[in-house]
Amino acid sequence: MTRPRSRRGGGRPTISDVARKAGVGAITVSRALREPERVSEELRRQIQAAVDELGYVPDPNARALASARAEVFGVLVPSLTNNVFAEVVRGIYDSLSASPFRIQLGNTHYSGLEEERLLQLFGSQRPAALIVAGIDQTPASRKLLESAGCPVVQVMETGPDPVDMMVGFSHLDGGRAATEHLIEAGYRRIGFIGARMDPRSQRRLAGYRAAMEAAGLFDPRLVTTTPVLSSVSLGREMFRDALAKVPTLDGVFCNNDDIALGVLFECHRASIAVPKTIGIVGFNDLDMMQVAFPSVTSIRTHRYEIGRRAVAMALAAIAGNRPEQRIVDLGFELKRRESTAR
Amino acid sequence: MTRPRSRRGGGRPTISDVARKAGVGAITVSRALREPERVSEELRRQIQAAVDELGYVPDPNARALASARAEVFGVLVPSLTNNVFAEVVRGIYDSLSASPFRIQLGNTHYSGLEEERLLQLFGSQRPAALIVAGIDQTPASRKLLESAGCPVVQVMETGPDPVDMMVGFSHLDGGRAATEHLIEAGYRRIGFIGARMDPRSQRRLAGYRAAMEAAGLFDPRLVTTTPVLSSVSLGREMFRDALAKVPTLDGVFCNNDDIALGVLFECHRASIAVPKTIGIVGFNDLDMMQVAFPSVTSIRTHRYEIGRRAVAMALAAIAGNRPEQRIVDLGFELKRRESTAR
DNA sequence: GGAGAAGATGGTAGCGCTACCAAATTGACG
DNA sequence: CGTCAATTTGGTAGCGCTACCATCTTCTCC
Repeated sequence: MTRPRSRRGGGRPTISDVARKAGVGAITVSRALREPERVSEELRRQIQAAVDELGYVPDPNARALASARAEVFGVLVPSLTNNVFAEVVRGIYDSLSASPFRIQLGNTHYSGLEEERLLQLFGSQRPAALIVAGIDQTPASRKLLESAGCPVVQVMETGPDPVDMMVGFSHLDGGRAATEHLIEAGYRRIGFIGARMDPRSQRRLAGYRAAMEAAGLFDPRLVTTTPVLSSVSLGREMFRDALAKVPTLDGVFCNNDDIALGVLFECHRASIAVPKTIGIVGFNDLDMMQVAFPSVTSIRTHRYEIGRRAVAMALAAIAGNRPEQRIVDLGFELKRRESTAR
Repeated sequence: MTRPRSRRGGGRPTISDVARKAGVGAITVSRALREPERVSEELRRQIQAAVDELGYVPDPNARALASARAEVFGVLVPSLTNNVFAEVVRGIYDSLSASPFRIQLGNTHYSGLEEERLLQLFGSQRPAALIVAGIDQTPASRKLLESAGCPVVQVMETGPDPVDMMVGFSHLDGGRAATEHLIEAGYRRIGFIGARMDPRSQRRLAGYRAAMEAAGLFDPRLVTTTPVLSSVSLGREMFRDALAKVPTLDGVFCNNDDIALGVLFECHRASIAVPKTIGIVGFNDLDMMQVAFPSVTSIRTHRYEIGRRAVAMALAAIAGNRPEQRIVDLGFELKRRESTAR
């Protein structure tokens, strides 16, 4: 003689409460909520009324258990505070907020091992889709992605060999464009300053190097890098190092805008004329770059749009019409500003 | 004659697979995983071996359904890209990454209605705890929080009447401290520039006003605000407006560091001497403020620590020993820098 | 008008896990 | 040595939902 377990859920209405109130079967309520077109107009209305009256909200856990699919997008980024990824996440979030899908965020801290751990963890939830930053997954991570059994979108980069789909742009081309711009502007001893040399930064550096070599200007002493996390203050310090190493430096292509800003401030402090004595180019084009004095040339990237696009592609794939274009290159724009206008 | 539903989960091992392999009951496996101290040393080892061999990962959905409690922290912030909240989220994330709890992030976009909607949605998951930014919830939101049946931590502010627990600091005191510092430094026509006037900014403004009135310096024309989202470029524009309105302006307390940076850049551009002609104080003390030229005085707030503390309090409450101090004031620090050193 | 297709609805049996109780084992103690 | 409590283990019955049929109505078409 087992009495029912007195509503563990704390008395929240369930699908059967709704069904009883609407005078239909539970399964019909379920359908009315998920595939309204398969339920008659009339029942749909009755059910909706019952839902509203009871304040019914489906339990996503029960749903996930029964359907073996959680309404969750797993999102893996290397940093939560880096504005660049925050913008991507915002794009993902905004595109998903009108859908039933939730976001499961993972911060890899730029670590391949942590990425593996998180993918393993996310897999246990059977997410509806996975969005991961970058294309340099470890072999184990790649295997996990391939066997996830859901759409996978790699974002922020493009490359020849997507796990599934890809939205991003070429960091190598971005680095090259930035460097070529400096060369065209007449700078010659152009340094590269890069912090936190993740794969994307490596490719920007490769682009820099390609441009410099093509112009016969490359000199390894011009390159200053560190694995330390990027920050404005680090930019300042690295610029001082770079200048100490190569006093004839007349331009810098920075890994990102934080570094560029640090360089700019140090120039002010040391009374180095920008763009006359030193030209500066950043990467990502944060809002403040066009406001800075002098305004700073940068490579505008479309982070928010990348997030939106990734979601759109994943949703299409979930709906069964996988986009034929599996690799989307959203490109970048060189924003010419005062910092290189000499 | 119903054949079993051929493993919807795609062949992932379940708790009974582990139980069979370890030669114990399923419930013992469950216990060994959740309350190891209640299972004998020997069985624990056997079970662990079976788990490792099969690569078993518990299904969080089934777990949540059976226990009527999801291992999820609901986190509500008004913005994902504002570095301030990103830091709080990072603190929360880092403190939770070693625990079984996941994070369910919600972006309210500074909207009370959206907050209500998200709380409603989060409630359907029966989260283990809720962390929400601010103390100005709508009555409906407050009711939802009170009836959530889990620990609730309001963060970023302090106030007299927590729903449950609270970690933050006084924005009013921060605003007052910033303004008093400007007054002590000899500035008199001190403006307030504030974008996105959310409740926290309102309180900073109230602190500014209190300090100005106490010194007999308050003048409503000194206050420039807008509901528009804050940005560096907006800071620049607002400063120009403020200066046009009050040409004798000799100092500004900015809503936040983005605005302060915009003011600083505009001063450079317009050749206004900082700190000689204009003194500038920001709020939050982002890394770049100490690197800027001149470095910018700001109110250092402890965002990361707030996130960590909120999680610590929630975890303690979940474990049954609710902290006796329900309101934690982490305070702030006035960082005096060149922008007010005249 | 009847056969068959198409559409609408419902019943049953789980999804993988844990709450609740029961049972078995051990130890303590008068 | 028997009683009682504490400790360890397991069985049963769901949690709230949906997949998979089965059933019942229409509707179509020859």
